[in-house]
Amino acid sequence: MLLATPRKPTAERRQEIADAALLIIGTRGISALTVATLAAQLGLTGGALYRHFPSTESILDAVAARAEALLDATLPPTDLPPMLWLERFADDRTRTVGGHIGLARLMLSEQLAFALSAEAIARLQSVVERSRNTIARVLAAGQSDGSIRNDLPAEALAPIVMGTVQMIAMQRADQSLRRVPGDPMQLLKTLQVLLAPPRKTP
Amino acid sequence: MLLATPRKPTAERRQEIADAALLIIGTRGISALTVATLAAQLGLTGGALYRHFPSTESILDAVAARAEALLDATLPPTDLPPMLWLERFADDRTRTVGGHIGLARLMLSEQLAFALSAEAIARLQSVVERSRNTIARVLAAGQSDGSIRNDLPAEALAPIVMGTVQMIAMQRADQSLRRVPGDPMQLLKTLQVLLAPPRKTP
DNA sequence: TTGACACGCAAGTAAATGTTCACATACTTG
DNA sequence: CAAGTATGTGAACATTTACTTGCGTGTCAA
Repeated sequence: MLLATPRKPTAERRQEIADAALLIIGTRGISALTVATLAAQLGLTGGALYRHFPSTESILDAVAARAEALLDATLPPTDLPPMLWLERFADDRTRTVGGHIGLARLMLSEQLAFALSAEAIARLQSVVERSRNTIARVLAAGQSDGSIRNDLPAEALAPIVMGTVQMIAMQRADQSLRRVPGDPMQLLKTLQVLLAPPRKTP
Repeated sequence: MLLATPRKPTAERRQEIADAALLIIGTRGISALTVATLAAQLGLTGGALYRHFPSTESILDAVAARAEALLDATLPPTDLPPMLWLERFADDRTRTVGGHIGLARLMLSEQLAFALSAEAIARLQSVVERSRNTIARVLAAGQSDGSIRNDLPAEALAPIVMGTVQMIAMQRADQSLRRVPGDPMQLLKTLQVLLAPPRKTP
C-alpha cells in the first residue's frame, strides 16, 4: 500500500508528539489525551507512537520536559535593567503561555498529582519556583538601583507580578480563541506604573 | 438487610452530591469524577445517585450551579467603603477557593468547553464576568472618593486585583494541602499599598 | 397501615484504552 | 545498487472502566 504519511526521524517526531500532546491538553483537557486522540492529531495511528516512546507515561514526561523548556526560554537574561527585564518577561511568557494553553493547564495540574509522574511534577514545580525566585531577584535589583519602589518587600511584589502575568496570558489565550476584550499589554503598562517609585502628588 | 447508610431527602442529597463532586474535581481532577468515585465519596452506591439525578451530565450542571453560588457569595455588599470591600472580597474569595480547589479548576476549565454542558459553561463565565465588573465598579468608586489612586483606569486595575486574588487563593490551597510558604494575606496588604493614592516621597 | 421514597445489590451494555505484532514501505548506508 | 534499519499501518488483544437499569428491601411520613 501507499503511505501518505510522511515519515520523520525519531528525534523530530518526539518533539512533534510532545507539542501535539500539549495542544490536546490545552484544547480538550488532559483527560482527552489518549493514544487515539494523540495519534489522530498527528495524522498517525496509535501504534506508531510506540516507535518513539515506550509508554504513554513516558510521553507525559516528555510533555513536562517540553513545557519546562518552553517556559524557561521566557526568562530573559538577568543582566537587563529590571524594568526592561519585567517587560520582556511579561511579553515572552504571556505570548508563550497564550499560544500553548496546555501550559497553563499543566501549571495548574502541578498543584496536585494527577496523571503525571513524580518526575514530571518535579519538573513543573521547579519551573514555577525558578520563575518566582528570578522575579524576586530582579525586583530586588530594581529596588537597589531606584527603578522600583522600595516601600514593599520584593518577595511580596513577586506574586503580584506573577498573578498579573498569568492574567495577561489568559487574556492572550482568550484573544486567540474567542472574543477580544482589550489590549493585553495595557495590563503590563499598568503594572509598571504600580511598581514604579511613588512620585510626588501632582 | 440492615442499612448502615443514613437516608436523606433529595434536596439535601443533591447538595451533598454537588459538594462531593467539587471535592473530587479539586483533589483528583475532573477525569476522576465518575459515578463510582462519587458514590464512594458519599458512602453510597452508584445506583443511588440516579434517585437524585437523571444522568452524570446533570450532576455536572449542578456542580456548576453550586460553584456559581459559592463564588457569588463571596461578593460583599457594594455599599461598603471600596478599600474595605476589596479586603473582604479578597478574604472571602480566597478562603472559598482555597477550600474548594475544584473551583479553581472549574474556573480554568471554563476557558474552554470540556465535559461541561453549554449551560454549565455559561454559568461559570457569568461568574467571572460579574466578579470583574463588580471589582471595576468598586475601584471606580474608590477613585471618586479618593481612597484609591486615580492615575490609572479602574478597568486596568481590576485584572491585577483578580490576578492577585487568584494567587492568594492558590497559596491558601497549597497551604491547606502542602508546604506553607508564607502568610497569604500579606499579599493583600501589599496590593492595598499599591492601590492606595501615591503619597509624597518621604 | 400504607404508600412514597431512598438505597443496596447485581448485572448488563457499551465503549475506550494501552499495548503488541506481523507486515509494508521509506530511508540510509555501505 | 543492495541490504539493513527505521518508521508507519492495521488489526487485533485483554482489560479496564464507564454509565445506566431493575428489583428487592428497609425507612419514614401521612
